[in-house]
Amino acid sequence: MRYENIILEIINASTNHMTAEQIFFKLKKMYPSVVLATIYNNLNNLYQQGKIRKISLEGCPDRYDKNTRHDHLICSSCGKLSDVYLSDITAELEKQIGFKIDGYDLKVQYICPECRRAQNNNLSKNES
Amino acid sequence: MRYENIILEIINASTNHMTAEQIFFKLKKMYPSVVLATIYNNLNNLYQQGKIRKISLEGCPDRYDKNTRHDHLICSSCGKLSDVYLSDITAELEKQIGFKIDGYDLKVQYICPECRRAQNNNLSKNES
DNA sequence: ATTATAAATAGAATAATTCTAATTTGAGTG
DNA sequence: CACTCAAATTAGAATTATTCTATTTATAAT
Repeated sequence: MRYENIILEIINASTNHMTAEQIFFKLKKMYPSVVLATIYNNLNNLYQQGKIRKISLEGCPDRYDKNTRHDHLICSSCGKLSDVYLSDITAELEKQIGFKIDGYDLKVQYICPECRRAQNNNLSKNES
Repeated sequence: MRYENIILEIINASTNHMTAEQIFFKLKKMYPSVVLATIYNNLNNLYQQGKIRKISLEGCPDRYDKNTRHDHLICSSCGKLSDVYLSDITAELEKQIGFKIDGYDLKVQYICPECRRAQNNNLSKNES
């Protein structure tokens, strides 16, 4: 896989969570002949090798993410996705489930500061 | 929404996690004129009202689930999804994040007993 | 240099979901 | 009861993400 390492680097370097298409546009700048299907092939390989994570969210294309231990915050209002580093609960989960587990995926829903501010502004407007 | 309550009952009554299409076939038996788009309309409404949960998994259609506090186990080998009732970590998450959260979604990857057994059988075959 | 293998390309195909327009339903009103 | 209006349903087209297939290209091995 000629592009595998470059794609992996793009994902690891990025702080946001890119779709296949975003990665495609980035790669296309360096290798104009590259095609979206190739990105999907490479992403699937990387994912199966456990080198990247795949985040599936409702109503939008899958996003690809570096495979370091971290969790995700999702704003219930604007949908923005961001990383958060919470303590590892693997041991606790294994204790409760009674089985060895391979990993877990934790998405926390909240209202991000910007949306919270916007909501408060609207509230005060309505109240006045 | 004429079908909303029936769809909600179907989801709440079901122990597995149904796709829109599965719900559609079930409803079609009672109301033969019903159409898949109607199911999607109703499911989106129910979801926005917070009456049901939506589970998005890579490579398969979204699944709809009752909205009671519970978590999910996914077999990394066969993909089977099942419910698991783990202790609520909301308070702990809020403490770590430092914000009020609206909820969370925890998916635990493991190898289900059947797949584990199958793997062990293959292993012993290869070893013999 | 030749062959074999694997990966990339192009573009069609598929599958899930949403959208649009037309129709039906049901509630409320005169 | 007939009429009107709004909302929900239907039908089917459209969209979008992703996969698949066949062909071409690149890479590695002989």
